[in-house]
Amino acid sequence: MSNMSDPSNALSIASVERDTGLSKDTLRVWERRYGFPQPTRDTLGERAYPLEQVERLRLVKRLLDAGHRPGRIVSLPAEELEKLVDALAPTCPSSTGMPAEDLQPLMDAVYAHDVESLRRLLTQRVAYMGLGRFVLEVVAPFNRMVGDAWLRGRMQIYEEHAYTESLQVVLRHALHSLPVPTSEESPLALLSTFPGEQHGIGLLMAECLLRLEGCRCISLGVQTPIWDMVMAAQVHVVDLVVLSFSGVMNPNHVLDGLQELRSKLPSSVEIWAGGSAPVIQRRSIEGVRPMPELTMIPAALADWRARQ
Amino acid sequence: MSNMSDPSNALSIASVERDTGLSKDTLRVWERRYGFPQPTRDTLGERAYPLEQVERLRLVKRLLDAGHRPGRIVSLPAEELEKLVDALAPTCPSSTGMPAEDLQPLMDAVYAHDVESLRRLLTQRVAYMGLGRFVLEVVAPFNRMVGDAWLRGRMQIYEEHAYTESLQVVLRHALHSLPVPTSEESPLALLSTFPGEQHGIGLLMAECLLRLEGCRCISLGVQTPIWDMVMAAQVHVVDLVVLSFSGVMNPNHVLDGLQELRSKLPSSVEIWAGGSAPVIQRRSIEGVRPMPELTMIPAALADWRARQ
DNA sequence: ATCATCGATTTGTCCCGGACAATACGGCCA
DNA sequence: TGGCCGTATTGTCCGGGACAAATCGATGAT
Repeated sequence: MSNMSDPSNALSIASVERDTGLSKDTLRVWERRYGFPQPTRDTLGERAYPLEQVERLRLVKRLLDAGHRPGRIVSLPAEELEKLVDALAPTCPSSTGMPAEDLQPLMDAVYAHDVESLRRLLTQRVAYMGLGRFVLEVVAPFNRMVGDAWLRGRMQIYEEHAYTESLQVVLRHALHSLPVPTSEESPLALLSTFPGEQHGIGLLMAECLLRLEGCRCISLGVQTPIWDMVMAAQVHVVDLVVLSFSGVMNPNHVLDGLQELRSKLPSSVEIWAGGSAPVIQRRSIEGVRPMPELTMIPAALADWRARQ
Repeated sequence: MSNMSDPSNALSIASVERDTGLSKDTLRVWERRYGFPQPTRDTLGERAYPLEQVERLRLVKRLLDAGHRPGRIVSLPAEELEKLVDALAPTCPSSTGMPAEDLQPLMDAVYAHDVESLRRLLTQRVAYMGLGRFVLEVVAPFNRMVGDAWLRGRMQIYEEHAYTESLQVVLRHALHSLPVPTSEESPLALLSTFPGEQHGIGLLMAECLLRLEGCRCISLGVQTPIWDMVMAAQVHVVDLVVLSFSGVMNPNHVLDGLQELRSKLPSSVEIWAGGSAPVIQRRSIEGVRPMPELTMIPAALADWRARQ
């Protein structure tokens, strides 16, 4: 049993797993192979991780997510890790989207923890530029900025969560006030993410754009088992299955899942795979339409209609 | 590596851990001690759990949560488990709540996969009875019905997801149209769930009730690391931290997490722990207010105000 | 008959080292 | 420069041993 979050200042291996997302197995094997982390032991002989090491583990995790390799960085001292995080390249040129200075007020509100201002700013922009342009030109680039800031440790997880929640409120409200699409000539889409993928904002953005184009949408929220997607697609007789992937998903799981889904779905049902996960673009899967940019959705829909 | 959601119909030990909430260690030790589960092995020699066994594991988990002991039930055949579940005292007197026949139309809509009807029915009821009574007398008992139907295999995951999504739309819209509370004499609450807990509906229900009572709420959505909750509570200077737990969370993790959170939060900040997880009631934690029923929220708020 | 006590049993988690497939790297060749 | 292949890297799984904490249940006292 030996639970324990030692109030003093050392965490059990289970707590560290919870806080860092690194599995117990990984923590032990890193210790064996790279000599870090090197937790002290409690009276019971069980690992007790000092807070300092847990924070260093968080840095390592960030660099890992950014593409670094464990063997090169796990044994590095904290200072070196900081440098590497600073030296991280900006994620992408962010082709479309407003210049950074236009998004600065939003970023300021996030940093100021002013949830109400943030929500008001977002709502204003929706009203001003319309939902479609808002999603493409504000939300998409701002999400990249937020992700980047988090990666570099300039933004805390709770700040990102607060932003995500505010955005969700605004998007859902906008979605709710959209007229119910007619089913004429437009496809019926099923939206969800794979198990393990808990990021639902991309899905919501896609739903906005699809609905704006007159497409009927059935969203199952996040983390639907593949077999359930197949059943849902059958009973609702959908034309598309739209999936969203963030960078945190294991690329293998994505590939395997897409192939499995493709093989179990009738070929009349299209699969659109979008999101910021690089796998989508790197590997192409037979019968799965990659959608690396949200801007492609209107064109893809027009294409679908043309083919009917 | 050997990822895998085996296309045939067997799950890896990691998938079962995710789906049932039973740790890998526990699954292996049960197999060794009780002879169940008894997964087949893939070509690699790794455990592959048939769907049937996973469902049986879910029944066991439910009975465990209800107070049964592993040694007595793990090796029992599925039929016996069903009987025990049937014999289970109704989860709670469910004091308030509509008689089942009033909820039947909702259940019918779920089974008919008629998302639009479902949403319309929910919206109607909100308008008819008000948000507060709707949450307490419709949503709470209906969630229990849905959870029960899912547990017994009478409802598919995708059906539950579709219902959850519809409910979320309705609740968020109702929340959005509520007046912004004044900060006079009412606490500021921070809402979230622990890492691993992905069920956000309970949180949304709590937010509805709190907002109705004039309480200002900052929701971080689901799965906020404990340390981030502490930071968020500090920068927002909140009075309460409100947490929601569903039955899938590991009881020990819940306990550890609550103790850790309590030790890191100033004692002036209260912690309210609610949800359907039985741990909340069974074990009381120093400085954490158990909230097994949503109905307790108004009284708890009145109590808070009285103490100020 | 009810309650407290205390040993015996149950139970979840941790430990360890080994193993292995999938992947990414890095050097080689064209 | 670009493609190919052997090699090193890496996360997850296995199995069995161990142990503290929780729980049970029998005994004895009120």
